[in-house]
Amino acid sequence: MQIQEYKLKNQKSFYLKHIFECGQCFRWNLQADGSYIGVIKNAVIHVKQEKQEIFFRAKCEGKLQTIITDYFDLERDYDNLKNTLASIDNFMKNSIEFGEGIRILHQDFWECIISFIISANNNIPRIKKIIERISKEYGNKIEFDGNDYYTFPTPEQLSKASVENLRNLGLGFRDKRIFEVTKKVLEKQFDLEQIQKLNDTEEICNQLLKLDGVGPKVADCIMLFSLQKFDVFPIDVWVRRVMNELYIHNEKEEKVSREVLKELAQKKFKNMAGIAQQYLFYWRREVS
DNA sequence: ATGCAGGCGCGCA
DNA sequence: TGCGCGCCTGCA
Repeated sequence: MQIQEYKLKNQKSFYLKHIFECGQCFRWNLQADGSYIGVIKNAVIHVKQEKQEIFFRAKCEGKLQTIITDYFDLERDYDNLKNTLASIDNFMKNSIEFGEGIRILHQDFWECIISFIISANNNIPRIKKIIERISKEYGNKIEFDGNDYYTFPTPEQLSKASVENLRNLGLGFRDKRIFEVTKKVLEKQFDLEQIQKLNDTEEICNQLLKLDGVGPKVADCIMLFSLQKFDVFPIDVWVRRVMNELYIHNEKEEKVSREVLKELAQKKFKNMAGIAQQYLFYWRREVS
C-alpha cells in the first residue's frame, strides 16, 4: 500500500456534496475544510474539490486513477443522460438543476448488501455509526495521515460475529438478518461472484429477495448502487412522497401501490428510472 | 418525552 | 395474496 495522488480537471457533473449526501453511501465523512475522507474496499481516499478541479490523495493498492474512474463512474456521459431526462418534464428538469453534481457510485456488492439491510427503518447518522463500528471491529486497520481507518469486513471476517456481538454493536432487530446473510454468503448459498455477473435485473432481484432483510426497496438500492442497474426504481417514503406530489397529485399520501408507482416510473423514465429517482429524491429531501 | 427514521417479516383475513 | 402491525435504537 502506498500513497498516491490524482487530479481531475474540467470535470463536469461532479459535486462532492451531491454525490456523498444523496443517500447512496455511508462511509464518506465531511472534514472541516469541506473535503471528504472515505474508505472504499482496501483504499482510504481523501478528496477535495475546487470548482471543476478534484484532488484525490489516497492510500491504496493498484492505480488510484483506475479506482477513481471505476468508483465514480467517470466514463458515463452524465451530460447526455441529464439532457435526456430533463426533456421529459419540468419536474425532472428542476430536480436535475438542483442536484446537477450527482453521480451514482459504483460500490462494492457485498458492502452494499449489508449496508442497505441495516438501512431498514433507520436513519442515516445511525446507519453510518453502525457501519463504522462493524468495520472497526471486524475489518482491517489502515493508517493514513496519522489517523486510523477500517475496511469493511469481508464475509469471512464478519462471520466471526455472533448475533449477540452484532446486537451489541447497535444493530437492533437487524442482528439476525446480518448474521444469516453472512452465513449464506460464506457458504455460497448466495454466490456473490456468480450473482454479480448475471445480466438480467429481474433475476438478480429475485436472488437478492431470498436474503433475510432484503425486500423490494433494499434490493433496488443494492442493484442501483453496486451493480449499475439504472432501470430499477427504489421506492422509500421520500420517493413515494415526491411521486404523490408531482405525478399523482395526491397530497395526502394515500397509499399508491408500489406496482403502480414502478410502472409509472418505468413508463416515464424507461431504463434511467434509477438515476431519475436519485435526482427527485435528493431534491425532495433537501427542499423540505 | 413520545414519535419517528430511506422496511421487513410475520400473522391474520 | 394482501394488508396491518411490531420491531432495536437514537435523536429531536
